[in-house]
Amino acid sequence: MTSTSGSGERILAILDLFTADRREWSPDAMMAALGYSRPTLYRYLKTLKSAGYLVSAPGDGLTLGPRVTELDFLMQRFDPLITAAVPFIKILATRYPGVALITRWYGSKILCIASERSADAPVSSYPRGQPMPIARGAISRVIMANLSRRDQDRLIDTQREMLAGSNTTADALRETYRAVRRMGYCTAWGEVTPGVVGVAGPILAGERMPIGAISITSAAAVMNKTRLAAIERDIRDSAAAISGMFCARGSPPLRDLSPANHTITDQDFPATDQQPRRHRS
Amino acid sequence: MTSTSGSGERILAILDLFTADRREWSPDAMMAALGYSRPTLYRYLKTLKSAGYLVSAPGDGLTLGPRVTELDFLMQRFDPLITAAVPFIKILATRYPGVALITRWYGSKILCIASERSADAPVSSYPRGQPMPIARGAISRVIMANLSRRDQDRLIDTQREMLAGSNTTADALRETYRAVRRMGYCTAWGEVTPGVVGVAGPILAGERMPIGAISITSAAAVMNKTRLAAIERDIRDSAAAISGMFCARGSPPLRDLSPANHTITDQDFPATDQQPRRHRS
DNA sequence: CCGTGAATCTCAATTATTGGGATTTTGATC
DNA sequence: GATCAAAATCCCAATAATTGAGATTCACGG
Repeated sequence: MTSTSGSGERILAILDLFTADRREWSPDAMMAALGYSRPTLYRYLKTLKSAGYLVSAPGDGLTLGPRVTELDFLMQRFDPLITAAVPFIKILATRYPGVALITRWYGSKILCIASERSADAPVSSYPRGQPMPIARGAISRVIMANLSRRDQDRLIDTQREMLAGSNTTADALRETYRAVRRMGYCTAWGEVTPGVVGVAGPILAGERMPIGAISITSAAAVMNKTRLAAIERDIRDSAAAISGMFCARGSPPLRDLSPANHTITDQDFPATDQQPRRHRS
Repeated sequence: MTSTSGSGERILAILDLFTADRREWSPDAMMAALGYSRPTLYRYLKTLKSAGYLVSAPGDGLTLGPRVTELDFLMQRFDPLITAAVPFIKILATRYPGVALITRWYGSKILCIASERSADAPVSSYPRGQPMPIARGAISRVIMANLSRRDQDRLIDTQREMLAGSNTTADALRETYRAVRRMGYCTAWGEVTPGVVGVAGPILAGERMPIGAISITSAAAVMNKTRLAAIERDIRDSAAAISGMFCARGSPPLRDLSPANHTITDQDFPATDQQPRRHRS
């Protein structure tokens, strides 16, 4: 809470101005929005522009620049979560109709970082980079359910209004989360998009350390009890398997969800090219 | 050249550490590489991590974080160059075998920001975000050719070793560039990848202000004189049309490449949702 | 339970950042 | 080409914010 590196944060704050609603800013608007003096702002802008994070748009005004893309490219190719989990969503997408996602939890947002859709899935816009609500849906709930008590409470508090549904008490929510945590997956009907059912499983880097989720969303119309049960099993097993790759190699196997009767077969567990981390530098 | 905002640059320098060769850094390695003191580095890291630009990887070590993806998503959806140019590469990809690219020029790099490949094109890796050499190939040359004299000289000087081919003189290069500029496109055989022919056209925001290029690369095997001529015409016309959308509405029509006999038909010129810029704030 | 290394905190010194105002540069208009 | 307004940069003294050495706490594994 203390100890800031103000100048750096002030520079990054400039990038935060750019949102889906406002993707072009003039220096003057920035000054007004951020309260920086003119020379200071221009100094910052010079830094960001010469690094490629911003480019000046035709008229006057600035837009996010190509460096952003370059960094994302690096991340996309090497993010261990992506390399670990993509094979699983590929399998899921071939087995079930719908869209399989990998999401990351970050700050208090959930962000889609990769997706696969089955052949018969409706064409959805390329969702990588799309932020999702922390307050609703199966993904949200498996993340919340696996947070440390402290973080959970903090988020419950922050998001109370929006948490599904707003008429439940904090205690009732906590009870739900406990159940979700025990199950190892969560199913939600039409919470984010009506007529769509989502199943999600948590990806954990350790007990109570969720880093993301694996999930699949299908049209409720094509869902039936048997299929749903199969999906839930696969999601839970996939989530457990992926989590296994992220746990420090000493720690206990999380919860013993690693199933005897898993439907994701052994050969589906990809041999990641991810080197096991040693501990000293 | 003067006037820096040191602290900000020092933070951004951390992100520059991450490259294709080294996508994970430990704090100690960073200290060694950048020469920051421990508390300072940790302060910076805290800033970057809490903003989501970095995340801590399983062992110890840090990786690029999801904020990068989020920003790229914004950019991808709203980059005026992408929205303006994607329809054109779609057309190109249906008309000719190969891969059509939109690239942006940035600092002294060229970066691919969008691509379309024709049905029969070899499966290439998703190239968005991929940096390309400034020194070789058709894209490089159309950019270089349209730079201001000053920038051109600077780059010729910087990159002299690698500029195709290293045995040509600066004057010969300049002569080539002059020709390329007059033509409005450039064709290169196998300079980047052997057996592949590339045709590129410049995207200009004004006379001598290249911001990127549109290009198509095909296997030399499937190329013949007639087809190449058609591609060159289409590339040149597309480039001119896209450039038209980026020129301040007062300025002269660049060079009159806007052709009478263009093969990209009128209806191919998309009605961009890009608002014409007015001039006062 | 203790020990090792990682991360954070304290706080005084000083350095680097800031911003008002002047100045230059850009680029549009006549 | 000359003129003018707006945008961007420069100058420099004041000062507020950043820095880093060392102490301290935290996280974790044996």
